[in-house]
Amino acid sequence: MRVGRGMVTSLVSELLVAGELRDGATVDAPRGRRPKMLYVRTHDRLVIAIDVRFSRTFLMLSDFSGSPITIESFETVTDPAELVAELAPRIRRLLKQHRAGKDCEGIGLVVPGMIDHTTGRVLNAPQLGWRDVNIRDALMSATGLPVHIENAPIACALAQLWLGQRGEGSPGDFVYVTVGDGVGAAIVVNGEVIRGQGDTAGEFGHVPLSFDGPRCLCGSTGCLEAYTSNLATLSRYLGHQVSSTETRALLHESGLTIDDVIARARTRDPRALAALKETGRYLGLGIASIVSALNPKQIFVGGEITGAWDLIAPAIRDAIATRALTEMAAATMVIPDPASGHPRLRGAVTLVSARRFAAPRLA
Amino acid sequence: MRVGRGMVTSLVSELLVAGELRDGATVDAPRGRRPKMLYVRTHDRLVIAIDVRFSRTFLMLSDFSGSPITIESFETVTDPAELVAELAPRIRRLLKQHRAGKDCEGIGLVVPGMIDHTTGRVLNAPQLGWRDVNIRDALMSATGLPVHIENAPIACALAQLWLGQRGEGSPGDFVYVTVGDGVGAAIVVNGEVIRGQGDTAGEFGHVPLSFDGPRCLCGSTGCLEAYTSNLATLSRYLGHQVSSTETRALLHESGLTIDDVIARARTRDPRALAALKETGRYLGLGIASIVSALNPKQIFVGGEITGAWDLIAPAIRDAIATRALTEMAAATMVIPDPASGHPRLRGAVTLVSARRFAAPRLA
DNA sequence: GCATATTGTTCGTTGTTGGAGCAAAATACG
DNA sequence: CGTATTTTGCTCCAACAACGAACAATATGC
Repeated sequence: MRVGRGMVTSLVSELLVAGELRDGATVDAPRGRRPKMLYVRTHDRLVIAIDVRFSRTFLMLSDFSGSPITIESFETVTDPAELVAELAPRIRRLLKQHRAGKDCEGIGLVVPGMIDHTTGRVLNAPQLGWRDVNIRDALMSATGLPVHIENAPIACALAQLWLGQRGEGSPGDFVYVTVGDGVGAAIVVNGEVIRGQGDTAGEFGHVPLSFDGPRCLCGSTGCLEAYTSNLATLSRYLGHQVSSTETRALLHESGLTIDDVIARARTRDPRALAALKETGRYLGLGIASIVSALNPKQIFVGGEITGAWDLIAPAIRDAIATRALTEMAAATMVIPDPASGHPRLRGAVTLVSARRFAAPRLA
Repeated sequence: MRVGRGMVTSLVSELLVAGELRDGATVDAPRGRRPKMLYVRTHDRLVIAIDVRFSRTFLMLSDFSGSPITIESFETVTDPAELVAELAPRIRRLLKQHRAGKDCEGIGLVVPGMIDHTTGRVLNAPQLGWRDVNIRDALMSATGLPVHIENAPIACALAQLWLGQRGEGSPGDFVYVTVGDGVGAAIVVNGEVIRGQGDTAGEFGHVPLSFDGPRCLCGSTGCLEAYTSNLATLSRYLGHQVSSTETRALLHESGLTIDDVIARARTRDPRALAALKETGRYLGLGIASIVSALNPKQIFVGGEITGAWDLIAPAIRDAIATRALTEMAAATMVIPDPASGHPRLRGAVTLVSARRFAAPRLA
């Protein structure tokens, strides 16, 4: 970290006094004095993580390190005021049950849409039908806790940045693509999230694969999202014309989920497999666009679709290979981030926890 | 600059001793002691700027500020060794004619293709048919001068960054799109060019507008470049199927240029006007993708097409508006950078001059 | 001529950091 | 079993950079 050992001493003691670090046990060493471990104080600092999605809303009580304590979910209420009314008592109950002297440091709220980073307002969340909605302040006054709001891809990217595996190369030059009911991305360069002038950077989901293609929820046509969202895959499986707007309500009522399609593909349902592979191909084309535009070191993909990674990875790689401009670009690492690790909820935790460690401009 | 006046004194005197700054005349002030102007030493420091393009290669002798002394051009020789053999004597002659005690600080070489920033090799330049060509070292040993090589969009972006107008808001959050025989882009965030893991970031020219569209020089299909390059506009005007590969040689021999098409559009040639407007529409769609992906503060467009800006601007704005996700995104400033200012040659100068001022990691 | 205003420089003070030196705590080896 | 060696963790001091007060220079206004 470009500081000498002497400097480390004073910095660490400062953090120990501030309570951010804790002394740990001494550890064996092959020779010499045994080193004393240091730990970030995590176990007695609670965080509430909330992930609002198209169909369901997930609620996690977690410690500072992102380790879950409890997870629960309920059907999403799209009206912002009603959603807050549903969330607030659940949060109070969770904290009452698990507090035990521990302190809750805040709420991380993840939303499928663009967020004005300075005011916390939701600019546009097509899946929820929100435009210029200030749910952050509503939840803040309803719970009395600080609330940090972010869109899903950025939250997942922050989770990778702060809680992802360490050590392998430069951490901080990647794109995180979320494939869910919508498709979004977060761009990280030099360890910093690129937000753009109006906080709408990373919307690769609405870059066209084909400008005269199928209509998208955003109102435009041929968006990557219209080809690769879970809704698109589902309607493709059902043999409908690929059009998110029309089949949306139908799917919601039928109760068929992307996980069902993946399960059926694994039991050799040829239509399910074909639908997934086609999604893989389009996703690969979208990723190829990201590679051409930004040439990141690695690309993470999050969402239920990662459960079918072995089935769709060849289609993705093929599509990237057809459009890559150099061999190095074609070899860009594409890494699935399994849904079992709850990346969006971990991202929500990061919104609260990383803010304590990051330089102000990164928070 | 976050330093007190005292500090400025010592920094300035350091630069005066180093010869980077010169004292200027005192200037009138409404009250108080008259301030003494400082100038960057530019007039007696020469730079050779070279712009290699598909059809012609341009050569400019300039001072450190990018002001041209002489400009000449010759037909591009695509063989790298022959090109160096053509360039070296021209450079020697220019320096002999205009030296007069002045010092040449180096050569800036702009190439239409991707550059490995560490080795200076040309990774891939489809227009010239180059793959993994090291023209930098060849020109260095042929002239004995330091040579700095860069692809056209990045060079133009650096020219905007270092020589563009100052004062209006944060300088350093924009995308520069070059529309020439090819289409490329450079991304600048926080005053820094994003190069990507393999130095191929910014290749928006090869992001598809329609993945099953016309074939592109890069080998893929439906690239933005295949719709909006000068070659594409020309073949559209000639009524050919839009396919850069086929019409390329034909156009080269016919001698018809994009400037001719613009001139004809101004004399009310309806086919010329229609071809340009269609290019404008596709360019708008491409810019909309950049806005969705990166949401920059402003987008510069360089190339001959800027000569028809009044004719195509409405088509561009319309296309952006149809795909923008927020009003702020739709209102993104799109600014033409007129070819009369020789942005590519100014960019080549910047490759040499900015290196003397920038922090090492930015150079 | 004096008050005021503004630029440009000097210099003392302050706060940060690198590194030498040292104590602590372990192993290796004769 | 004692001494040398190695490694961690801490203290302290010198070097350095930067802030800002004070001052000199040079103008205008009354």
